[in-house]
Amino acid sequence: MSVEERWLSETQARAWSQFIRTSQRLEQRLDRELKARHDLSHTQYEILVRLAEPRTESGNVRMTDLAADLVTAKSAATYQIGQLVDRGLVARVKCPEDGRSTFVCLTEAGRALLERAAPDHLARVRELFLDTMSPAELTGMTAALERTCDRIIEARERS
Amino acid sequence: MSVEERWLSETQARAWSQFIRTSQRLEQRLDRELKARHDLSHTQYEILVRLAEPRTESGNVRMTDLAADLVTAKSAATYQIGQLVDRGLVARVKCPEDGRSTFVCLTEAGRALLERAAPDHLARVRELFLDTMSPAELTGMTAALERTCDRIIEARERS
DNA sequence: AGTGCTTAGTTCGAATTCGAACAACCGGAA
DNA sequence: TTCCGGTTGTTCGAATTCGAACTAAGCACT
Repeated sequence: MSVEERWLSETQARAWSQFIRTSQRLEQRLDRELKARHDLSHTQYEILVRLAEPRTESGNVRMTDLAADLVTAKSAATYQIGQLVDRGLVARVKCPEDGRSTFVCLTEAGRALLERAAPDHLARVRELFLDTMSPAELTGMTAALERTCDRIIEARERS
Repeated sequence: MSVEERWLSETQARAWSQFIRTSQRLEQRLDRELKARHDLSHTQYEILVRLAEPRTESGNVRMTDLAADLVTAKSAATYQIGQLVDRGLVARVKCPEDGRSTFVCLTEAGRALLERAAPDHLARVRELFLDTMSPAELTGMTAALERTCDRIIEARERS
C-alpha cells in the first residue's frame, strides 16, 4: 500500500478537517444562540421542525421515525420528547391501529414557539452557512453529501 | 419581511438539512468504527492526530490550544486528556516558562496506536466522504466552509 | 389458543459535554 | 514590592447521548 493510499493528500486533509470542524462549530454556535434566545437546544428545535412539516397531514410522527430523522438513538428521542412534553410543547398520542406505537405531535404552544424561533434561527443559518456559497456550490455540495449519506447507510446495512 | 426572507427556499432547506444530517451521520459512523476496531472515540483519535502533527517540533501542545483546535470546552479537553493519560497514550508535561500552562504530548504507545488506527480510519473517510466528490467539488466546498468558519468566529467575537 | 420472531418504546447505567466557579499564576502599573 | 486584571487548567453539577436490557404488543405459522 502506497503512502498516498495510507494517508491523505494535503488538499484532502484540509477538506476533511475543515468539514468536521465547521460542522461542529456551526452546530455549537446555533445551539448556543437558540438556547440563549428561545430556551431551545438545537436538537429540540429540530424536533419541532420535524413535527411541523406538512409531510403527514395528521401532524403525528412515530417515535421511531422521529429518531431516524434526527439521527439519534431511540432512547435520546424518548428523553427529549419527555422534556418537550413537560414543557407543554408537544404531546404524546396513543396510536389506535398499533398498540406498540406512540405518536408525537405539536401543541399550540409548541407551534407558537417554533414560529417565534424560526426567523431568528434561519437568518443565522443564512448568514453563517448558506450565504457563504454560490447557488452552484450549494447544489454541488448537497449532491455530494447525498452520496455520502447513501454510502453511510449502505455501510451500516453491510455490517 | 417577505416570506422568502423569513423561511428558506426548497433548495436551501435541502442543502442545510443535508449538511447537518450528513455531518452527524459521518461523525457517528466513524466514532462507532473507531471504538469497535481500536477502542478510541473519534474525539480521542483527533487528539492523537493533533499531537502527532509536526506543527510544533517539540510535540508539546498546551491544553488551551488543544481545546481550541478540537472545538470543545476546556473542561472537555481536561476530561479526555485524563482518559488518555490513564491509558498511557499521552503524557502531561509541566511548562517550564509558564507555571500556568501544561503541555501534552504523545507517548510511544500513543503514537503506535495512532499509526495502527489511521489507515483504517482514513480509508473510511475516503470511501464515505472524499470519494463522493470530484476534486473541484472538494476544493469548492473547502473554500465555502472556510468562509463559514470565519463568519462564525467573527460572530463569536461580536457577541 | 400457543409458540416463537420481530418491532416499538422505555428504562437504566456509563460516558461525555458544557459552562460556571475556582485556584494558581503571570505581567504590568502604582 | 504590591496589587489587579487577565490567563491557564481543573473541578463540579447538570444535561445529554448511547447501547443494552427490558416490556409490551403485533404477526405468522401450527
